[in-house]
Amino acid sequence: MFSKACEYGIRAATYIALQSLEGKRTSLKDIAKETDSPVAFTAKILQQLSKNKIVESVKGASGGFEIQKRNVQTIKLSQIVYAIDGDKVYHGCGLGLKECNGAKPCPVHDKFVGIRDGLKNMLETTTLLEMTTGLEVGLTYLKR
Amino acid sequence: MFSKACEYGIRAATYIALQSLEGKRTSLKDIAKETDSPVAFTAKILQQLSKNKIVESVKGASGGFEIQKRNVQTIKLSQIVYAIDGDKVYHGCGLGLKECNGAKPCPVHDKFVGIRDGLKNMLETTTLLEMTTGLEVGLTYLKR
DNA sequence: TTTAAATAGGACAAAAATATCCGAAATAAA
DNA sequence: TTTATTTCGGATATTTTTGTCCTATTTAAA
Ligand code: FES
Ligand code: FES
Repeated sequence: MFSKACEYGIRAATYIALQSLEGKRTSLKDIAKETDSPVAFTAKILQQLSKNKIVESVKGASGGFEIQKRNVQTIKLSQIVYAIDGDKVYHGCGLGLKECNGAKPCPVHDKFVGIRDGLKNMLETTTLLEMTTGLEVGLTYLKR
Repeated sequence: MFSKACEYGIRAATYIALQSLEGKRTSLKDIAKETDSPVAFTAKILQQLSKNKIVESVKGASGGFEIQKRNVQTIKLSQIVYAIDGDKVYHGCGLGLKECNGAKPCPVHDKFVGIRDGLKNMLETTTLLEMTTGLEVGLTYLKR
């Protein structure tokens, strides 16, 4: 569904959001550990998220990553997915035709568009805040 | 969503089904051309589909691929996807946790399962016959 | 001012996915 | 029987994705 990079990105951003809500800035090392992700690869992904203004990075001792509380409420999963995987999730053809086009559809177009739009809608309506709500109380997990 | 191999596989199987309904056996070369797929790679995928009894192959001059008409009606897309991509589409976690588990869910589990099940249901209920119905009359396409 | 801790970013490495090539085997037709 | 056509299957090549390593830079604290 999503690339590994994107999965790590969502998990990392969610963990950063969780910490930020508690007023804590968190380090790459910590993020990788708590999301069970490869450290150096996660670093690359965080650079991308930082460039896309999804997370803020602070260099130097006691530096790390954080997300402004007001942004935790407004950032949607769709922004993270778009920053890492681009728009193929939203516009790609289910059978891999060069372009999805209702005027010249593939045989699964009608059924596929419904599913794709459901996914798109889910990503566009789910905020980072919502992602964190179950985590604090142990209802949901970022690693297994 | 699906791997390239799987996309090619579905397109190829659909084209073979279409030809088989007209009583025609079709060759690799023809399949690759009509589905706009790389010839040699498509050959590999057809071998997989052949081993999984989804298509039948006939060696030698005037050989090629075909699907019994009664099977065109019964084969579901899910069988093709499973033969090529395995079951990750059906059981994988949206955030890449090692296992999707409702008892210890990731933050998107509840929403994701709905989408995943919708996709699963679509694949399990769509037959090859259904895939071909629009093709003959130019309502749907396998290449662009 | 020095040191330690942290991110940034370029270069490199490994693994997986995608794709090609070629000889072997089968088969129908010449 | 020979030839042409076609799939089969192993080896190989290319590209993309995933992942690592190292140095530079920034910053806070000693
Ligand atoms: S054309 Fe294939 S999904 Fe729209
Ligand atoms: S645990 Fe992540 S989708 Fe089920």
